[in-house]
Amino acid sequence: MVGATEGPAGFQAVRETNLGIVLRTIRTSAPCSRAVVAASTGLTKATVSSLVAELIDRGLVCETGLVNQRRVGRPGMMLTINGSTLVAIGLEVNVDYLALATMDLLEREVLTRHVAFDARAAGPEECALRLRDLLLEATADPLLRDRPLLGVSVAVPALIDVASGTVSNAPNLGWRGFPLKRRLTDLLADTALAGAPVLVDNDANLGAVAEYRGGHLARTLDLVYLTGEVGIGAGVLMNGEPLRGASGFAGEIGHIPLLKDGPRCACGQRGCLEALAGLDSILRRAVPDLVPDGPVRGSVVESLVAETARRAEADDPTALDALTSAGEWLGRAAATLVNLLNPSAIILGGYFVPLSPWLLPPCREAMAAHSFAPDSGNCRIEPSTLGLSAAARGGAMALIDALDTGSLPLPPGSNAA
Amino acid sequence: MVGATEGPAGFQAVRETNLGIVLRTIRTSAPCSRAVVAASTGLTKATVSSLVAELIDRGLVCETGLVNQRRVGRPGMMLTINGSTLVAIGLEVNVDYLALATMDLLEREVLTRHVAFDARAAGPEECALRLRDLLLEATADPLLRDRPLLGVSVAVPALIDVASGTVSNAPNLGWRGFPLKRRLTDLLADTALAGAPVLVDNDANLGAVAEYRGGHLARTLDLVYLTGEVGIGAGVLMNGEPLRGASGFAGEIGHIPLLKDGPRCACGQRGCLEALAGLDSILRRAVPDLVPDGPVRGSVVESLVAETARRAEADDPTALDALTSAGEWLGRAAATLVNLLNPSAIILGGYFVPLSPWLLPPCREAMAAHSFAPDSGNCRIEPSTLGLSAAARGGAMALIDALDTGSLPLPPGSNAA
DNA sequence: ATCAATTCGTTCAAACACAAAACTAATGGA
DNA sequence: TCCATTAGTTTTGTGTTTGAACGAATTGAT
Repeated sequence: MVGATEGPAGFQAVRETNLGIVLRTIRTSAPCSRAVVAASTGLTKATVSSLVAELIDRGLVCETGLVNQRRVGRPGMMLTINGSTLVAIGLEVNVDYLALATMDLLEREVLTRHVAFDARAAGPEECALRLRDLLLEATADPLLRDRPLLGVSVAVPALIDVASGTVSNAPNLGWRGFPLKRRLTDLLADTALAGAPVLVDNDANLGAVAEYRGGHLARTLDLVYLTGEVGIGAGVLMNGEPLRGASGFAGEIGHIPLLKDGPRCACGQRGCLEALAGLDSILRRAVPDLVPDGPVRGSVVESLVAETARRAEADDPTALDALTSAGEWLGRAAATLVNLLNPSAIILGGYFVPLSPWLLPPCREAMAAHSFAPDSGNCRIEPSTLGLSAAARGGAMALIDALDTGSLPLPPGSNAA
Repeated sequence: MVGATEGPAGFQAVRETNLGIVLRTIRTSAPCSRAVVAASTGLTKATVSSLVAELIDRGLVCETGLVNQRRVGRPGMMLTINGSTLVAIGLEVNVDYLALATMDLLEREVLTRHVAFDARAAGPEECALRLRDLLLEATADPLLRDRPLLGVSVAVPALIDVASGTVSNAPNLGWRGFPLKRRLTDLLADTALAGAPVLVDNDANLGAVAEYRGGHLARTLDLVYLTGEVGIGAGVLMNGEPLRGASGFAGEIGHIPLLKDGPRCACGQRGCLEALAGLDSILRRAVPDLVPDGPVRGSVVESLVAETARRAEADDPTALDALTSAGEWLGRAAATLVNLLNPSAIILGGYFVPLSPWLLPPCREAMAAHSFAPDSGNCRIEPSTLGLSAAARGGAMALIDALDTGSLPLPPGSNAA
């Protein structure tokens, strides 16, 4: 069974919904008074007062001392999201590193960590232990000490069963069927973090969330985030919601067939996008003299990408050819996305970002040429501006977002102590 | 503005939600007592009694005289969806016909009409008038006389702005920017149908709804319906909701690029799915001696499709080759769907159905070969069993479905007269 | 036949949340 | 000073779910 039936609506459902609505309104309208919230939500002033009081009590909202300057009348007490108490932590597991990002409710980064870690060699159990240590170390930091925790999210480049928090299959990590959420919850049970909600999700999905909330195309409801890591994955947000598919396999854009009888892909097929525009394919063609025989992995990748960019900058024809070709295939894949999903933005992440000056022009051209809708349905395609560990930050943001919808296991009832 | 913000929750919101939940429970649990509804929804017996009373009052539910046969205890009064009052009407505009389907709340067909009509030659205004006549004629029929109307839906092979009910662009009809919903509402204003809710949507989307509710794969939450009409369109249901994209262009699968430098498509590009597996392409290759020079249209299509099937049946190599090739390209497109969306079923509709015995085997093979997920993520691909005017019926079903979610402008408060 | 047990559905008071309106508070301007 | 205006709280009312108690209808045992 997939779709958990929404339970019946009762009192608390109404209350929670409205708490979420007020919270979202306060967030988007920056500093604003109760009266403004009432006017823009349609709720009465009385109800808003009650809801705001509860939000303040929970540490989500606070009154600034400031007042507004209307023409006449009593000035309103301005409200803001309380950025100084609750925090959300996003973790990210990738092939060669672990990352941690902590954000307050204003989505300011409070603390970040980035440590080298060979997740493939270590295996999932060792990785879970390491994640726990990262968490304990971070929460012991003076910046986080005694601040209540909204939750912990973990981004993994894998197929995830989100409901149970299980890593079904992570080809690049060599993991299969590991119950990460349960394991992490157990490991935290004896610590100060006991009881914190844990959310496990796909890295591309969380990257898309990060773009949705923090990128320069923020608040675009229908967007696709393409990860340019060892593989190419797509995180799809439709109407602000992640698209998962029947069994969580959605977004495997790396293996859509683009060229009949094309080059062989690691997946065994021919002519996949990944075989035509994946990192491995680009590097092999762009800097053939430097690429070893086996699969390209680890920190070597970073330097090879840098070298590719350097040569392209110097107008090296081999490098330029490779990038132009990859960009064109990427554009054909983007056109497929446009035709099928009609997103308003496609964002290139990961290693595509440093290469985007050369990838994007042919990519845009191919996308426009193969889109059915005029002007590609107004879809923009641009490099991400978020940098590395976007997925970790996206995870933290997803936790904060969940407050708006009131769908999160209530935030800790942390009354002012 | 796209996403209308959900309003704040109030009393009526709760009430409507719960009415919808009870209605859905009664529908799915066939004849069942109030006690069973209470147990399976989590609502109190008292609440269920109140909700059921309202549903009965509105003519949506009725008590059968029958009672259940438990071991001991007072027998329960069985409830059923009331199939004898409310009806929903689905209209369908296609290139060469208009269709009307009427269904009661049990989703039984009450009345259907299918009339030849050249929508391209007639133009949208003439078509709207014809639709009104169809409606008036149908509602005057003894079968529908005096039965309250849930609403009217119109399926159009076009890009639709669902919110306003406007036909943005219908290439095959030659329509652009026609406010069909408004026009139809105005035309009905002086009639007995005044005030009936009108819903306009894409034919592929409504075809998908029809499959979702009535096909042999019914209740599959994530499915794709492929229309094999003059063009190839995809209606995508993800988690039971239609996927529309940022501007309603989603599902234009007919023009995804599959073959670099392939045959030229009517859209101006090369190697689109439609150019490789569209009806025109199939017929030109399968029965080259019969196809005229210009575009193939109208009732000729039907006979050519029949002739193709006949020759394939007789092992004519030309016809078989054409179908095998088309099936293979269809399979590559299906694999793209599987990789990107991970649906649990893909359903072939329209003229693909009579040709499916020859299309499906190569199609299944290609789909399996190019899917990343093992076993294509358990995605089945099968011909539709619904026959023609599936979109009209899907529209009627969509109206009935909307009752469940409580999101429809309340059903007429038709108390028993 | 009678009575206990069981299950169904309704009734009634209570709790809860929002709605509407009156009221207090604070400020600007005449 | 007084009034108009806007902000926020208090009060009262309404609608809906909740929970317990009650009456109703049937089975099965005495």
